[in-house]
Amino acid sequence: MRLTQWTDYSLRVLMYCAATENRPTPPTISEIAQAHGISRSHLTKIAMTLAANGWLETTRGRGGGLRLLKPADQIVLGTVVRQTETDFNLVECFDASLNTCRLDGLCLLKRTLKEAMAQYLAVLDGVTLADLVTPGQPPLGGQVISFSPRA
Amino acid sequence: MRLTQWTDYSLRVLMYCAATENRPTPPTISEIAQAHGISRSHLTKIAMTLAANGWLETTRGRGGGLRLLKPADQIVLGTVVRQTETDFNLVECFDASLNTCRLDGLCLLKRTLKEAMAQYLAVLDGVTLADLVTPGQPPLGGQVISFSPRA
DNA sequence: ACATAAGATTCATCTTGTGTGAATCTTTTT
DNA sequence: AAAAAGATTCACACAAGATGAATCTTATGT
Repeated sequence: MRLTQWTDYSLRVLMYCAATENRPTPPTISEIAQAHGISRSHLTKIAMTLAANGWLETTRGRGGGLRLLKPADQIVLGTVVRQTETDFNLVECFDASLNTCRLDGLCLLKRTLKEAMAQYLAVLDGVTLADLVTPGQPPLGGQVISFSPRA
Repeated sequence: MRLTQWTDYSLRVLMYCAATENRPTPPTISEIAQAHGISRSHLTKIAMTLAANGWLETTRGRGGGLRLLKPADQIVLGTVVRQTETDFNLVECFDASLNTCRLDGLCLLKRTLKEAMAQYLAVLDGVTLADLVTPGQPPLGGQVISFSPRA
């Protein structure tokens, strides 16, 4: 139960770009790779995917690098995570006997897990890149999340 | 981003036991394994772990099997999942530069992901085994979950 | 006692997602 | 040209998770 490192790196690349938006030259893959202590090759693929998904533009040659295509406050974490992360699918329901399954074929367990995941993503939908890199009011502090767990 | 099959099976074993509580003889590992189409050996380990964690009692010999140690409506999904699932930990924060990290050393990204996970588990904390196996009002329907995602 | 039905234990292996990086090619700027 | 960047291809490492065969132990029934 965890995000893949791929997703983690993806977010960090975006954060890095967001944090260096006002620099004269954009950050390069090598630079970010070095900052994070991982291989350039590896980070390249992540950057490529981000570019393919429309988050970044990449420019080759000297002075090139990575730049966000949208303002940081319009990049919502949930959207990114939904893209980078695979396998949100839950395991299939096996026995249709034992009335653990409903008529509509949607197991209650499955429904519950689905709902839980929805809540997970809802939190990420409430935070943008800008929230993460802008020192200021904490992104989660302002939100009122009410939920009443069973006593 | 998914639960392990181990967790999934664990929940289903518990559900199976809950659904057959009024039977004269308790369900056996072999029976559940067959119902789910997985190997007896494998399910045995899952049942063993559940027993070790105090959810089930196991009785050997003819007429033996698995029985819940607590009423189904006192078995909260969140508690089970927290036990069976490992690796709730998030990846470490790398660069302490780039003011993406706060003074308290708690990266905003990390905090956000932590909060998201908390909300995930909160949903599971609101559902019991009994909710899953008792045909009746849907477990999630009654709960009011208010959350205001960013516009 | 013996056979049988159950859980308990041990061992080995398979599979797959994820992570890793070397090497090389292409494009752009100086 | 040379250098700095991204782009592409290839191969492999590695650990978690999943799987199942085989065997041992314990309890029940006849």
